[in-house]
Amino acid sequence: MNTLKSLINAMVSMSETDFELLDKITLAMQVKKGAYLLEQGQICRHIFFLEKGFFRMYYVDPKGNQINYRFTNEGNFFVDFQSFLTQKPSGYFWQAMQDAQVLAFKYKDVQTIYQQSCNWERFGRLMAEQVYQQMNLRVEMMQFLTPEQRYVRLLETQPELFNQVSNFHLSSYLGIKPESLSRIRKRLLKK
Amino acid sequence: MNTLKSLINAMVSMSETDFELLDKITLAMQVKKGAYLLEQGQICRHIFFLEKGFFRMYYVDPKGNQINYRFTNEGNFFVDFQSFLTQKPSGYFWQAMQDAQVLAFKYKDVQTIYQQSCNWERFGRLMAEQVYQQMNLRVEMMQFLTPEQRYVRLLETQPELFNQVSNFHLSSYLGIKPESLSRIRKRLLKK
DNA sequence: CGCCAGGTTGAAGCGCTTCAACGTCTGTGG
DNA sequence: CCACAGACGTTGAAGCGCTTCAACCTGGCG
Repeated sequence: MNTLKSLINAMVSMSETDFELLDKITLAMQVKKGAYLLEQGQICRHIFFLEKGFFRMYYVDPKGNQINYRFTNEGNFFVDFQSFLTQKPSGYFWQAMQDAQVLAFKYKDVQTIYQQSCNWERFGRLMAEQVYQQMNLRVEMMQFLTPEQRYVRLLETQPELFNQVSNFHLSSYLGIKPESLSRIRKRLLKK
Repeated sequence: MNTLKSLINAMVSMSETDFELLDKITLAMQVKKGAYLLEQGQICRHIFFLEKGFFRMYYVDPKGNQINYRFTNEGNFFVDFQSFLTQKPSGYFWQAMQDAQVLAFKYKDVQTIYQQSCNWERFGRLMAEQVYQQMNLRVEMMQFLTPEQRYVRLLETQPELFNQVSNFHLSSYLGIKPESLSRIRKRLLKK
């Protein structure tokens, strides 16, 4: 059984038939470094699962700065959930930072298997609950902590990110400028 | 049919039996102004639906300041979803700002009706997707906007909040100090 | 080699915070 | 009915931290 299926099975115990439904709608694809699976203005028509590689989701602000909103590493789903759920245009880009291997699931197909099996409906609920919790942590981080505290928190909670992403890209994720991150790091070294 | 049921029915078309399941687990309660339905350190054991009144969810920071995290007005569910889903202690208070009328649903009962009916499972998924979208907007507001822009955005998107909450309470929701909100308002008046 | 993205540093500026004072309004108890 | 407390709002002055703009350096890559 592959990574995705064992991951799913750990959340909801699926039948053979359930997995057959999944197989029918699974699209495998290779993505080159730098390529996009979603661009600003497009509707997010798929949920993706990252088998291999690394992606970032970013937004371009009115001044033209790229602001990173989320990163995804192997073994995770990624999607502009907002755009996917509403089927309205996205404000974001999803870009491969390395050559990648991805599974894709069409919006319509996903809605269909939700209807076809209670187990998939349940899985959908659990996934939505899980991403909710991630967003919740994110809001708490942004509302309650100073930039310096956010950096420290990120170091504690997602140290692996620091191997995969440059400080330059991390800074906008933390809501600060690259220069400020550099100075924060310098300040913390002295402590 | 009452407010809650018509609200649910608009999202998922429910059978008589489905609503009977709901009736069995519905607990009605009156809450006095100032009273708490959840306190820091407690596990959030219920999802609540607000029939009448107004609630705030807040956190107490290390300096002892109350920081508002969310508000709820009539016709909405409220819960510390994080604590509810994990059944771990909450970091928040849910306090009635007015005398209130509330429906409560126990964690275990909710899990049970998810199992008993696909329609409830589906409703749970749609609810989780909906609160996800709210949190998403919240993160975007906190990460992309300056305090002043956040205030303007709130005015545009949730003007009703300004009738229900004092500027004092709004300020911490926006991630700033009351004095700063006062000065931001003054600055905007001149424009 | 030369380019470019990323990282660091300096100087100046701006915006939010901090602390303190004072005014207003509302509800409560003497 | 008035006095007072408590919550909220505003203003001033000083301070701090992040931003801005600019310069320069490094390392990776075509």
